[in-house]
Amino acid sequence: MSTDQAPGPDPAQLLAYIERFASTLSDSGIPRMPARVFAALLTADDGRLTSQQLAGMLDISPAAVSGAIRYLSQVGLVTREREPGSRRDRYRVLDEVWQEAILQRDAILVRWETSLAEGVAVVGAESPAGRRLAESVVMFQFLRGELPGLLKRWYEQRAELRAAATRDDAVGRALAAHPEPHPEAEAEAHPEAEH
Amino acid sequence: MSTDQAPGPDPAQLLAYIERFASTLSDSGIPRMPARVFAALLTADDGRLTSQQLAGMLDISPAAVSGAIRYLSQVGLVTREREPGSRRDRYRVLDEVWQEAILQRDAILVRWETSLAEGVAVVGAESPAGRRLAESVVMFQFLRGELPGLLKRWYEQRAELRAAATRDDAVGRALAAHPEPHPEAEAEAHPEAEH
DNA sequence: TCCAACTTTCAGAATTTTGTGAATGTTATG
DNA sequence: CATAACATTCACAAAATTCTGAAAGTTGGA
Repeated sequence: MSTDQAPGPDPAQLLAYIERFASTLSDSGIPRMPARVFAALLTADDGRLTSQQLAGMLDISPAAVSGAIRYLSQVGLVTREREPGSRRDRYRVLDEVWQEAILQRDAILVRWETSLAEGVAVVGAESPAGRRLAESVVMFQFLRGELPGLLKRWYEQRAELRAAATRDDAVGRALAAHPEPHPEAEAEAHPEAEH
Repeated sequence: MSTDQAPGPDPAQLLAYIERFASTLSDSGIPRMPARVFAALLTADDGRLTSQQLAGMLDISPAAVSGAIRYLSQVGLVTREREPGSRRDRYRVLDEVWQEAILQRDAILVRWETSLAEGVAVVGAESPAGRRLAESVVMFQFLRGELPGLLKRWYEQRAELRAAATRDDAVGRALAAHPEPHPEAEAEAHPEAEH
């Protein structure tokens, strides 16, 4: 009498969680609204939601969704998809993509590095401050150099992880198949009154 | 008739740079004023400035300095020092410290990890979203696991770097001696009208 | 114990950031 | 090519941040 096919977690709890997670993201510099949208996408079963769904669950205007998505796709955390023959966008988090975005953060590292290098020039390479800044430049170079290896190791570990999941259970197979999950298979629970 | 002992870089240029660098930091989520203060400290020859100096060069109120320092020291980027027998604080960037702060960012990683794990619980570990989130949790665990090694390698490389500097020139020696640089040696150019 | 040199706290002004509603684009169908 | 379903843009209002000046703490010296 309770689990009517268990349509998912308690919506209220889910929303509360989304807000909490969004706060965490927000503390890392991601603006509030994009953070909320991202959190919502991340907790969606297939990582995809339409603009309407987002607007609905977060109780925000379409304009806000648009703005958030603009930000997120610029940063590379979210992709825009449109099923051919529909004018409804669908936004999506690609695990592969956002994980990489986190690990790399290349853009930021490069910016810091560049900015610090500029500082060396301004301050004078021979001054104490110049030397100090230079050392930091080297640190960022070092860090950038380490990233590819880091990435590689993570991918390896993830591959194992997914392989294990496939081995263990049927559902795991879907996860492991990830690269292009259910491209169609629309079975959502809203009327879709397309005229 | 130009280099009168070369007291440092062109102040105007330096200030301009500070602002630019501060913008970079600011894009990474550090609030504006702390970013400016941090940039100023980083470009100061010995990495130390008094509250007054900061207020003066950035043209901000003592209150603003206070607030910025509160933030920076909370994040661990800046230390407060006071010479015994003075009521003037001196703020400082420790290279070792801020480099580590960048490399680790442990606090943030842990927060993300925790937050994501919470998400798994809310969404249900067996749901697709739950599996996806779980994978990300593992990613953060992986990342945290990698950090010590990363740190270690950087320290090694830095040690070499500093050793080379010592070998090469006299000034380098001062840099390499870093752990507790010029504890006294006050030769600044302001009246210090201590009553 | 008082004074002066500093720093911090706090209330409020000013600026900036955000989100909305309305208008404007865009695109798939009939 | 007209229409309707969406998405996006833009001007503006609302709200959150951020700094300042003034007042209140601290702390070292007389």
